[in-house]
Amino acid sequence: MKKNSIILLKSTLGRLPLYYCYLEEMMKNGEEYVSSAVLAQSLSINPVQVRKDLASVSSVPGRPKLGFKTNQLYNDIKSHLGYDNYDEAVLVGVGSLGKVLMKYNGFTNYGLEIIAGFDANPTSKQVGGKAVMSIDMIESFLQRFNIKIGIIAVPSSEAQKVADLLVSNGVQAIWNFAPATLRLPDNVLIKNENLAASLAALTTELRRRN
Amino acid sequence: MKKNSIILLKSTLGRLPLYYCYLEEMMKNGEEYVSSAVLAQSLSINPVQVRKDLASVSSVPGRPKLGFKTNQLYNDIKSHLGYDNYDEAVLVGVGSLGKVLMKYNGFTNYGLEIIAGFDANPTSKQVGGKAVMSIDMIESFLQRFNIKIGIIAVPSSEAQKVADLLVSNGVQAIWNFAPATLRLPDNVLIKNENLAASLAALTTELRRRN
DNA sequence: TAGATTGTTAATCGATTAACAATC
DNA sequence: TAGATTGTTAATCGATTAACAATC
Repeated sequence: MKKNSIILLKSTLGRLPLYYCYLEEMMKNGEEYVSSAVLAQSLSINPVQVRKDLASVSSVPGRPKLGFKTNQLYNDIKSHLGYDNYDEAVLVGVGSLGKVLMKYNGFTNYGLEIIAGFDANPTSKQVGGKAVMSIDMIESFLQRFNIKIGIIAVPSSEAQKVADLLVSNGVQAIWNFAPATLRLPDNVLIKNENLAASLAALTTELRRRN
Repeated sequence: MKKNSIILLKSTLGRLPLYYCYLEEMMKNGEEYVSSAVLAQSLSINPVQVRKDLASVSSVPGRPKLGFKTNQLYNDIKSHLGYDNYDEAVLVGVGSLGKVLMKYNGFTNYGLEIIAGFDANPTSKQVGGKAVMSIDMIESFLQRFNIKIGIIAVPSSEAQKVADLLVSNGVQAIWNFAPATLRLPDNVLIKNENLAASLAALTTELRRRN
């Protein structure tokens, strides 16, 4: 409640999802209180930094000797990250990766839902309980439901075309799994998910250590 | 050749894969030279930063008026990131996500290969041309092939058990797709791939803008 | 009360950006 | 040569860490 509208540091914003995810587990384990020290230790973050981060998001200050109420803190972070409002996304490219994403049920806790899939040649009418439609239907769908988020899981060769189609129908943020650099207007947000690069970063770090 | 052993800034190391990926495309398009300005523009990075990054990795300095030779620069980055040496990984949990990863052929350019999959109940002998074996075989396999990298794509409830199994057989780095916080010795590297959090970060940024 | 834990102010550190000289 | 581009040095900025006071 208190300082919900304060602008957070970018770095803090990047760490909040880590706390959120960890707190979720603690709640499952029935832990009523959590201290900054425990979070710091578990997530390998400097304790002072954790305290600063928590101080900037918690509506109720932490209590010396006890720490923070787990579910209180969880909800504070949730609201700061906007996970308590729902956002709807569409997915294009219902291949094997697309299907995994449509079936994935972890999005709910993050205020997200993939509401439909589109494909040039739909092989099934439904995946994960959500409709799969022909790509021909996407324009009217995006406009009718005012969709702002698109997920691209098509082959690289199709990615730019799909991106253009999404953007010209009002999509403002794109999560791209195709290993292609998309050219988009500056006002469109893009996040490239390069799985190979992601794994490679881990091995680079491993080598650096050895 | 020149300064291959110089230690790079962490921030530079984080940007190299972006350059690498973009240069790969430029090579496909037959672009012989690339300037720092083009890279900066395309990737939305400050031009001075790009020049600094490139200066710290390029074996041959960029030429005023021309820029860098695309394939020369590509190879320099490749060697700095260690993508020219192969690393082998195993994957545990050959479900729908696991299969996608085993079939994914983008790892090659990043010096990586998933050499086998393991599952408690293998439903196929082979996926993406790689053997799928029973989890019972993993201990001897890891030791025999001296595997350092493990990928976890099992349900959350199994993730810790699998992680322990990997680590106790010599694995030093884990790429974890299960939404669980794993407890591991400090010397083991872990990268959590939380797809929901990843997409949520995009929407958080989108909201911040609006 | 004593001790643990929070929260804040100041110091340090690293990364980014600006200005400019060097080069083809 | 003139102009474009690189590469470096210095200034700014932001984030992390250290020190410490406040609180239950």
